[in-house]
Amino acid sequence: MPKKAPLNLSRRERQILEILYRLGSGTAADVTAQMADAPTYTTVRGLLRILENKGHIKHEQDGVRYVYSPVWPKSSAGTSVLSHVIKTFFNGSPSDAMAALLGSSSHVSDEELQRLTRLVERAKKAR
Amino acid sequence: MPKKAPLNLSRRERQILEILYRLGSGTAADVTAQMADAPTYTTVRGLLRILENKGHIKHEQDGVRYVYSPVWPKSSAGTSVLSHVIKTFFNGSPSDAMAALLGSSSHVSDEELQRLTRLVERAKKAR
DNA sequence: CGAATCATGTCAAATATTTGACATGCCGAA
DNA sequence: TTCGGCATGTCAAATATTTGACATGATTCG
Repeated sequence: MPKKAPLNLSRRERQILEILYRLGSGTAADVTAQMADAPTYTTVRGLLRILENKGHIKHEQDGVRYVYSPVWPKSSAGTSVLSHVIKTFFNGSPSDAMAALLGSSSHVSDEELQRLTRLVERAKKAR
Repeated sequence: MPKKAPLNLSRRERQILEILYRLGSGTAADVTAQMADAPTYTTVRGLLRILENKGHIKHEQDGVRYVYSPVWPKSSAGTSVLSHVIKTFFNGSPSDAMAALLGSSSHVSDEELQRLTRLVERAKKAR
């Protein structure tokens, strides 16, 4: 059974869309500033226009300039990407993913752990 | 502060690499079979060779054919991708991500919830 | 032994992406 | 008003990706 085709984004498009998700919204200049390997300003504007044509982002006029933001809400886009990652790398098991995260040297704060406990408890009750 | 440059993978390369992570390993034919929008067999082979040149995958000879597999362990690649996703879509908060996952209609089994509880408990003790 | 089959390797063409030069319009400061 | 700065829009060139035709070698089967 073939897998569903992925979003049809090129490397740069993906990169810029992710930046917009991280920022929430931003101008072409904002986006450029976030790129370590940024092309010219004009180029970034071009890519933003392409992303807009493809329906991934929209813009609002702020005085003289355009402020771009993703069309799809961050949370739902994130959930979708997240479950894709879990399928790809963690055999579809969220707890495998969480284990990797907790196990890695990256620090998960006490507060985060508390929140996780509450979340899992609530999920248990909800079944 | 500009962000670190992302992996330099094209759309197809990414797609194929992900399939290999999902399968663990596979021949060009295996990979082709997993693609909803597959190009020709010859093309897939070409892309596999490119991925190998770039150092993302390797192959072993199995009788007459090549069996490809990722160079980087699934778990570490997954962890890396996962934390990137969490940064991008969940403000760097694992519990935000978990909340999205538990909240979404997707089913998380009782067993998964049990494992999550144990994981969080262990992480708490480890601090 | 051939012939059919299936594998890899090469390579140039087709397509898509990425890029920046240039043109134009708007706004605020001198 | 007039100029400088900064914004957008257009467009064709440069580059990268994607593609499949073709060549070649090994293995299997009749």
